[in-house]
Amino acid sequence: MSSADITSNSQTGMIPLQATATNRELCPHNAKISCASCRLNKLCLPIALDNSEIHQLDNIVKRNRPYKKGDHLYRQDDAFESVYVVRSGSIKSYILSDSGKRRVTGFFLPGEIIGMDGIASKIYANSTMALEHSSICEIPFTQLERLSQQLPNLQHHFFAIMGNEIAKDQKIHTLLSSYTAEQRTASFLLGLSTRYGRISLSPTRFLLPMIRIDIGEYLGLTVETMSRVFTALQRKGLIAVNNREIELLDIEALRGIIAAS
Amino acid sequence: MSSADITSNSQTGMIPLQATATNRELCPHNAKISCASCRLNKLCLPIALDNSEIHQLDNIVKRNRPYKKGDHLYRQDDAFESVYVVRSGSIKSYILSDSGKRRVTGFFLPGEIIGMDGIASKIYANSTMALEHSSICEIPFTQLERLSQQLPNLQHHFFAIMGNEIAKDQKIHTLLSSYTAEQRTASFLLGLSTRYGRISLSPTRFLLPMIRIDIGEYLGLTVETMSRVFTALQRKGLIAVNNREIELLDIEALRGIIAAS
DNA sequence: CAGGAATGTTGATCTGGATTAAGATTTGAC
DNA sequence: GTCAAATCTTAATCCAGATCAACATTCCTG
Repeated sequence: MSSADITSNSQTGMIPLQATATNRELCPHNAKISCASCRLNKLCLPIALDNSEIHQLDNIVKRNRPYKKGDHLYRQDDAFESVYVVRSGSIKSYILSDSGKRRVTGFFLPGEIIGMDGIASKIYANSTMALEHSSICEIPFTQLERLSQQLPNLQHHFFAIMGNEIAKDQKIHTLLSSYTAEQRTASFLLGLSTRYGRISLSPTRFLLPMIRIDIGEYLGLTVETMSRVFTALQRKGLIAVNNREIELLDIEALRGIIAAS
Repeated sequence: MSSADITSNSQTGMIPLQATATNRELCPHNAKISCASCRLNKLCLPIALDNSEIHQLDNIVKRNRPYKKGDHLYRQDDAFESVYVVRSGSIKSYILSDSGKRRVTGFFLPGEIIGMDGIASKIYANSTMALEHSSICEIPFTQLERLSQQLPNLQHHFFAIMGNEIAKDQKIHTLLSSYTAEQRTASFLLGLSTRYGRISLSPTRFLLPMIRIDIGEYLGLTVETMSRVFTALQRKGLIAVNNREIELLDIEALRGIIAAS
């Protein structure tokens, strides 16, 4: 690689992603921001609320200082206190099984809610860790329940959020129980694409916030297989990969891979 | 097999299960029963409610006539109206993917709640079918929400039920993404054991309400593999299998299989 | 209760992805 | 800027479970 294109990929000719909008730019790590003025309020809990209701929600939201990469929001078996919403950055959740195996159970992007697995048992079933510098809103659950009792819209919306999580988990169940490595990966990338699109980032060009090992642990595949699949999809011209940079070149073909046989 | 032991398994010497308490006996298909007098009211929604609250819940519960084996409660893509609680019998839920693959997403025993996957999108993501003659309570969701608004205990409990579903689905995610066929099967059997125990049936001796194909589609395995694993576990003396009859002979060893490496 | 369909079992073979191994590249700390 | 650790890639081999095939058993239905 010559010094002239030191930041671009000479094989794919990809322009470095730094030049485009990023997660960071969209959501500055500004702890002072209120729900009413948050850019995510069309995605997050406020979506169903009117102004006075948003104000009440605002009063129970704790805006802690940003988490650094590798920081934990909470750990498996901690007492359940709060659910969390990603304001900027990204989070992974993972479980350590009895046998010591580590499995990633989810990735969370801005606007997405973390910690609902602890609601029933009052103990978190997962650990959750920041994948990069991230701002998080904390919502003490007891207060959220109390407020839901007063605001039918909030209760309704929170039921919907939990229902959505259940439907999503069932889709993953299907994915893991019968899809090939390539199909799982295509599905994972298309899922990220949709989620980035929702927060007004490019749905075809994004930076993976997680390492290959994490993706593998999420999809039930080894790192080596992840690497091979990325290479294969690139060779077929469906994606361009440069390290953590991903470009989806042929979304229809990716959908076709998932639908196959 | 001689005519003398026509109903027992000459290899395992198992006494036929018909002689023990069954699902049917526990929960007669009596449509007249109220939540207050239902044997499941320590498991189901009433658990958190006082007498007057149970009465209000009772008023919104529809007790349809029993479903015959193979009947659908609802089908994938139907408009979401209600959640359902199994009173007696058993239900499976399944998804048909774009590619035509059928995957079982869950099994539901008495006291368990069905249909929460439709809450967010207002469309059921699964089809649900009775595995045997089953009685089901239907709870129109709009009315359940309205009542939850009035009864904090009910709201709290329903949040807990949904949280439990989320935690359970994540466990399955872990199971499917890294466990062997034998580990998945052991985990499945121990899970059933716990659930039968909860409804006061034997946790070590029960009748599988589903066929091998269904178990395989749930665990991401083929029928042939299911059959081989059952045979292997039987040979090791951990279980006794006679068609749909299962006896868990060594629960600790089954736990050990799951924990291994 | 007879006969066909559905379900379950067992064996032989094949294969996708794991495992093992060895480098290459990137990242982060000093 | 340098160096060690972390991450990623590629290749060779292996194996758990899929697939293919044949048959046994159980369940329905008339």
